[in-house]
Amino acid sequence: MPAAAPAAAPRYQQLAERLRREIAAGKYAVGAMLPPELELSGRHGVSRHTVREAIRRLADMGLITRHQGIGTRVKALQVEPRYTASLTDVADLFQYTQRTRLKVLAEHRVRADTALAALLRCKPGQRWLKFETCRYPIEDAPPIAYTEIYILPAYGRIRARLEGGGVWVYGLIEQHYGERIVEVQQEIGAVAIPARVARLLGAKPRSPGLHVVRGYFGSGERLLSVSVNVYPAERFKLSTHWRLQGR
Amino acid sequence: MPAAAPAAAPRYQQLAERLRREIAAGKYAVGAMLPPELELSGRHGVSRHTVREAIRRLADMGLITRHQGIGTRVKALQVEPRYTASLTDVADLFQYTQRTRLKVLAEHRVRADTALAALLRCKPGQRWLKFETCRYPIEDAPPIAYTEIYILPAYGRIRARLEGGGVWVYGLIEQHYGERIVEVQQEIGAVAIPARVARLLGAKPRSPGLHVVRGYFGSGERLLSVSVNVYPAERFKLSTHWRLQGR
DNA sequence: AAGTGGTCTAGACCACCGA
DNA sequence: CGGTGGTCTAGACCACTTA
Repeated sequence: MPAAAPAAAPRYQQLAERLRREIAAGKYAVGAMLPPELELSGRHGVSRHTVREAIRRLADMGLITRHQGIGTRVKALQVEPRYTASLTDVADLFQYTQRTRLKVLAEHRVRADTALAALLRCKPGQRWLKFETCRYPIEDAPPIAYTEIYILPAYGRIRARLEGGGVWVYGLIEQHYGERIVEVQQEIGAVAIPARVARLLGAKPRSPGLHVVRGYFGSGERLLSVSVNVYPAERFKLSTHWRLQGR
Repeated sequence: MPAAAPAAAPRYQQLAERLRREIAAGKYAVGAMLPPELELSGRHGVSRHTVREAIRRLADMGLITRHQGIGTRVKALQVEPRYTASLTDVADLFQYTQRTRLKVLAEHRVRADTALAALLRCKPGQRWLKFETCRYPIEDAPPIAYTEIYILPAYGRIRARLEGGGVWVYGLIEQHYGERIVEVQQEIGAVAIPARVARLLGAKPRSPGLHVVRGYFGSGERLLSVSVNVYPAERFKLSTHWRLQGR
């Protein structure tokens, strides 16, 4: 069978592309009116429906605005795309398909030295409660992640609730202190898993892992908690879905 | 003058609202099919065009997906994003602080076998143009990333424009074919950089790297291009900022 | 082959705007 | 009032998927 001829683009798409080019080329200035639908219909030999479909595309792109009784006005010469990703809940950041439980291995009071302050994006000298933890699937299985959790000493009461199933630090802070997590800053890198962590995870020392640092901010951009996570490469992937705004 | 009688909402809007409510109420489960357009047309006594206008609204809300030859499937019961992250341009996904240039090392026509189809989230047998490339900072320096770019053969013309500064594949497709990148699916993992890639990158074999697979979708959820990236750990980090909606 | 959504036409009436 | 975009109908054929 011969290769299928490349299907022609639909007419509304051809028209939309043509108009887009004309706008970009300056044929219509910003604020100028596009020809009326009936005129475009006649000029390009397509039905008004097809014209509207084309014009709808341009409107979706944010190039034009339409007003009943007035006409179609050029809003921008080219598109400035804006993509968004959304989460229903911060827990989605973790994307664990199953419920997990946390095990606390150690607990310290620390003061941030220069290196830690850089990692946590806080000021040197800042005091933190630090927990070294592993996160396990509910059933018996090797841990998914090694996590260092830093919280403000003021929130120390949540220590008692930390271990167990389906628990998230940010959730505890929200529940017990009425603080709202307003922002989450996430930084993702790769790392060769250090020997000590590899031992805890049951992974090969120096094998690759995902290194994810998350900062949780309350209102007023106040940093409430930071978690530093190491995920063995084969046990975890992060996926994000970006979508053009307005769809 | 008496208050004008509240104009009845357009029929497509009434129908869209009715369907939205039925979905939210659980009449159609996630993954279930909505009735075909003709059935809705008859059942509600409106033309198919009106049905399509209503269904388009639901699709714009992200509640359903439509597929030619298959039908309309419920994707979500309601829309309620809490945290969002936004980008003004897909290029932000890459977060290169400096302009970069792409160098094409090799070019192949490939058919997806099972493994590749899984990686690219496409069907086995699908044909692709594959480019093996490295991305460099503008100034002389080792590459930031090794990237395999897959594009639909129909977009082969962009090959000539691929190399050079500040070039992004998705941008070329948008410019040359009038396609809009509507969605980007991104999957991040860690990997031990294979010897061959390490050689190209000037990195140590088996050293850790970020492994990022991005799928670019046009309208109608059509997969237009896929890139598979390997970033040496010490040369690249991804950061994302999530913010509670309404800020 | 049957059934789905995708595209397209020709025509109609309405709501809104500005002169 | 005339002209604009907004809504709507009836019907047609196409492209795609599944069986």
